[in-house]
Amino acid sequence: MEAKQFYNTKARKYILEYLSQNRDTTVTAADISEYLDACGLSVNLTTVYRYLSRLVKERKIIKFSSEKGAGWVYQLSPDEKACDEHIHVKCINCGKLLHLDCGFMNDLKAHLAQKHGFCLKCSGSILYGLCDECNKKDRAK
Amino acid sequence: MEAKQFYNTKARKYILEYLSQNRDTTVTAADISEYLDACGLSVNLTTVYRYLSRLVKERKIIKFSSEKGAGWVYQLSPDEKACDEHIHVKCINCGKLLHLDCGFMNDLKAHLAQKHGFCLKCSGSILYGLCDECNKKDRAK
DNA sequence: ATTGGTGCAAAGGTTTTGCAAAAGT
DNA sequence: ACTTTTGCAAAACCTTTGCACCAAT
Repeated sequence: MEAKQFYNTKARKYILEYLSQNRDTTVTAADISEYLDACGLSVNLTTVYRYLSRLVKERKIIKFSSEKGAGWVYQLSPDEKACDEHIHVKCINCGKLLHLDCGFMNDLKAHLAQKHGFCLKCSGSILYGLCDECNKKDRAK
Repeated sequence: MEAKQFYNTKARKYILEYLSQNRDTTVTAADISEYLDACGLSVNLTTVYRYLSRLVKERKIIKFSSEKGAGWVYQLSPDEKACDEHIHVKCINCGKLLHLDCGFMNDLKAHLAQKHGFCLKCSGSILYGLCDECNKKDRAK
């Protein structure tokens, strides 16, 4: 059995392009669709969803449940690291998503394990807050 | 202007009852509806949703976006503490939800602020993992 | 009697699925 | 040619809203 073939289409090129341009944010299927429209491509939403689920299976992108309660948001995986080894912190103002990929992750895991008997699985875990920039803007007001 | 009146109805009594019985888990509107059915009450889903949003406004319960991507989950607030002062950690196996209400929260906040310029807002923040019990069960297999 | 609560039906929004047609290789 | 992608339409979900009727106080 062989690896599946993979055809290059404009729709996919542009979807990936959009995800790349927004690698520090999560985006919705609708966002992508809007971008495609703006590019003059007419691509059905179904196609967007289908490609997204494929990218999820290939672990090229991560899928989070949207804080809006309805539906999903997506983001390109950072190339180097598996996203299930760190948690994510998202700015509720600008949408920026930090991959909390630092030494503190170990402290957090250790604390949860030792004090709460809890074994952290990072994938899908999101904390919310305000990023540096948005904080400053807020204060400036 | 006076506080709104509040009528006691069976539906509400049982909804609160179910939330109390499951104060260590998040539940969906459908879960509640099922419980009401099992109790022999016939209550419309709309009623459940309406009462839930009221409870949210009154801050009696917290509303999280479901990790399933579609819809919301709810949980009774722990009486003493505001849920926006700590984060939540949820077991992906049994659904148990821990309110991470301990000293470590300060470390976490401090780290995010100092190293990442990020100001944590706890409400809605959930981490996922396996709780103690489910961990043991897993290992027993 | 008055105010608040409920059921029903419909609408809103997002995601998924089946099938036949279209496009990439 | 062969296989993958796509569009369309429909369905599946979950949640919200409007309105008329019912129930609690």
